[in-house]
Amino acid sequence: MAKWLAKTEPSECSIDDFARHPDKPIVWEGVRNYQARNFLRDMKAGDEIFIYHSSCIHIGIAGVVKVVCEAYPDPAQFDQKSAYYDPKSPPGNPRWSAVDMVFVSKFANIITLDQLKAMPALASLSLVQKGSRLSVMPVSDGEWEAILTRI
DNA sequence: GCCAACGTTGGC
DNA sequence: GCCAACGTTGGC
Repeated sequence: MAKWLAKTEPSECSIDDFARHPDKPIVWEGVRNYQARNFLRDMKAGDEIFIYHSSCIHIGIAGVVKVVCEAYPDPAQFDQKSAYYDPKSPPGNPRWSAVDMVFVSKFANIITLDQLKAMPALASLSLVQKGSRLSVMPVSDGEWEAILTRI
């Protein structure tokens, strides 16, 4: 199973939103970057994802969720009332994708960005690189283990 | 709120 | 295809 990391602003969707209804999938919508979208399309049911809280008080990885279905057209791109509406997305060939995710676990303490930056094993992870804005990214098995064990 | 870094757009 | 202008991201 592949591993991933996805960023979210907790005011929009946090690990607590997943934990509140552990059996109810949340639609991961609104990705509007092609590289991130392509990673969404590579996801398979059962893949695990670190949930990273950005633009907030406690920045860092807050827990783990997992993918429950393959990518499908993001409904928000055709919803004129959505902030994620994209009038230029062709209905016959939807530009943007979404996947459904469910709760796996919440960390007792957030693994902070400072901690992540201090881990040698994560040096090549896009998340810790200066100026990186990629919101969905692959995580290698080695990186995953390093994060779980805080090495 | 600031601003550096980035991705996208659109004129040429 | 170039690249300036623009809007957005996201840490601080």
